[in-house]
Amino acid sequence: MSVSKPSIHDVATLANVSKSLVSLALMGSPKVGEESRAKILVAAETLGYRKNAAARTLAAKRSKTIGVLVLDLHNPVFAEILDGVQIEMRKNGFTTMLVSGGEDPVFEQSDIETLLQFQIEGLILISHRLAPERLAAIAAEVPTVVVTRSDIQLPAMDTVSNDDVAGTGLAVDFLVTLGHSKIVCLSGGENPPSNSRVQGYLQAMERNNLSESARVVPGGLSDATGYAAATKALKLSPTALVVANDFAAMGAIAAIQEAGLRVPEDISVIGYDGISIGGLKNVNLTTVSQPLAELGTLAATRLVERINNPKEPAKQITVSAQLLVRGTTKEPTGATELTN
Amino acid sequence: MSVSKPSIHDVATLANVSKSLVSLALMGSPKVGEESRAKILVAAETLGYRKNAAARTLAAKRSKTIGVLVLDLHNPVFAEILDGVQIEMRKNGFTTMLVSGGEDPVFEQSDIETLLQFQIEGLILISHRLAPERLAAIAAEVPTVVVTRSDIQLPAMDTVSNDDVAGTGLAVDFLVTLGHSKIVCLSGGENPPSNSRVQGYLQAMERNNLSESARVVPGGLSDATGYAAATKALKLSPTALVVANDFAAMGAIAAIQEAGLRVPEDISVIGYDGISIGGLKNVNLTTVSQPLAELGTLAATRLVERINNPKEPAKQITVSAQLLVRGTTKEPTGATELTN
DNA sequence: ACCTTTCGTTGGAACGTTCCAACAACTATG
DNA sequence: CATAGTTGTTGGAACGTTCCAACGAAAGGT
Repeated sequence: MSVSKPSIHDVATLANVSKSLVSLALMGSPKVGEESRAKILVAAETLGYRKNAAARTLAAKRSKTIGVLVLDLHNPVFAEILDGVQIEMRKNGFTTMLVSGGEDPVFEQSDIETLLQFQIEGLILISHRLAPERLAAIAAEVPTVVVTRSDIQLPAMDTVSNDDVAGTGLAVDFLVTLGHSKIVCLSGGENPPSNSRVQGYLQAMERNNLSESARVVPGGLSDATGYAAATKALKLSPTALVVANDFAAMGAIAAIQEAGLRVPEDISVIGYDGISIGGLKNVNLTTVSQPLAELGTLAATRLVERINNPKEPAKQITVSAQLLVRGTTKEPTGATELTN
Repeated sequence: MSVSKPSIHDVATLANVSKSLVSLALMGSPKVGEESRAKILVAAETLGYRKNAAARTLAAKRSKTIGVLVLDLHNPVFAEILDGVQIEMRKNGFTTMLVSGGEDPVFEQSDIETLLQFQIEGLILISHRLAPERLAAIAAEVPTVVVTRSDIQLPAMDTVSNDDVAGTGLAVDFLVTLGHSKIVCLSGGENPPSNSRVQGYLQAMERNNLSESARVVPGGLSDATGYAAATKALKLSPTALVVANDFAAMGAIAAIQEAGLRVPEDISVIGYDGISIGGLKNVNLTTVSQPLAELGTLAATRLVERINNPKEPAKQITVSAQLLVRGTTKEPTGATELTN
């Protein structure tokens, strides 16, 4: 009776069988006899035995673990994607190891390094901060799925994202239907999803014959940058704002209100992402909503497929976003609503 | 030249030294000669060698990894605590393994089990959902620090939390100073932190000789439950609401506005936690702010101490919260402000 | 009665590290 | 000049699993 944690060997001696049989039984092998299995289970229980994942990984040469790197845990978008990932991975018997890099982009690299040291079998990147060449290097080492960016296509890497171009188009089309024409876009800065959203805005404006009145004001993805961008945008006297994401949209609304104007009576605002905060009663933001949990589920399913079948070619999966009309949009004052 | 991942042995042969020396060098031992060290580093680099954490854990009998269980990744409170934890753990050379249990409380148990299988050396619980007897069982297996609950004291478990009683007192005292007396409390439901906050409210009301007008309306910790509770509370015609947390406070504000009243002109509202969303320009919530990152840092430091010195007795650490006066509080209309 | 299969079980060899006792080759000490 | 340290290095034994080839016993086929 050792003082340290019980090993498979201790269970074996207590159950009067070999350690191999204990291993087999605990893995749920059908080749184990009924009585032996029962004895082993009892012995394991009484000893409080727990598998050593490190030893397991080493011996089996696979960890049954995948890694997830998220850009920023503070942004609820990522938490919701993560939900989908976790659920799907649990179903498939994988453990999910989560790291967040956070503030400093330097950590992001060392975090991935850590994950690889833990012998992860696959990696999900929910971050658009990594350079394509770094991505290529990572994908060469381990099956990788990237979520929320569709700008890159690498042979060994899957991507799962929503169609930002089409999504932003939805927002613009809706505003046009309401009768808006002075629609200004607040960009989200220089990153792949934001660029696509600006593209979507421009294309939609053109499609609606509003190219000449299209205006893009550079902004960011935070409350503060949305506020700043909106302040500038107000000089263009728009009747509607299409904003890069929900946080920035909330900042924009604050700027509008501080300027003595009302949302949506004077200016309509549409965000992007569909974070749950936007649904809070006193926010009530109209937005283009991504199926976040679904993005996570898809990424996870895809990764499991790739792990089980490494030679499978990479796929680019796109899901469509959906316009969620809430309280920050309205036909422009004085305008006659257009019939469809 | 094996096709699979290079091992320490491959590095050794390339550098013409023994595997033991490679191990020593890679661990940064000072006993390694300069030239050998250089050779080894070069060899490791050219092979793209990476340590196998599983083997390391097994051989060294310690994983240099700690586990963190968080109640709900969607609540930014937890993300901010986590920041503190991560930073501190990185400093101390520990890897942080994060699991989130999420929706289903059943998973919480299995997640802890998983963490233990990975041979974590310590555990931080940012969750108030576990029963005291479960906590005791866990603390018996691994050094454990619990964050955000101060209701339990177990010999083998540290706790780090803010003083909910004093914090809520701050809110009440401030409202009294402004001239309020019809102050209603919206509780956060049946959980340790919420109970303490209600206690704090009641004590503060008594301290200010307002016991007879103290009223607690049962609520919850979400936007929706705050909305519902506020709707009921309005029948008591309060001039101020002290709410269990920021989300519920935001729900309460929505309810007040829908009833045709203004915040703060007609009713003041104070939340609790100090989540960053409360600082968004168009929310601007007065709140009792916990030093969240600090809670995380303290928990991490404490855990490292316990790991390095297992016989150290458990401590209960309390940090004080701070009133963050923003835009949802004001003296009641018509009232003369009291002088201090 | 003999060979073949199936079933349940076994010991031992991995897996890639760290740790330890041992050991050469020097350097310093008396 | 012998002895004692010091410095750098080494092989081998752990660590707790999984995997594999092998095996005895019971069952089935002829």
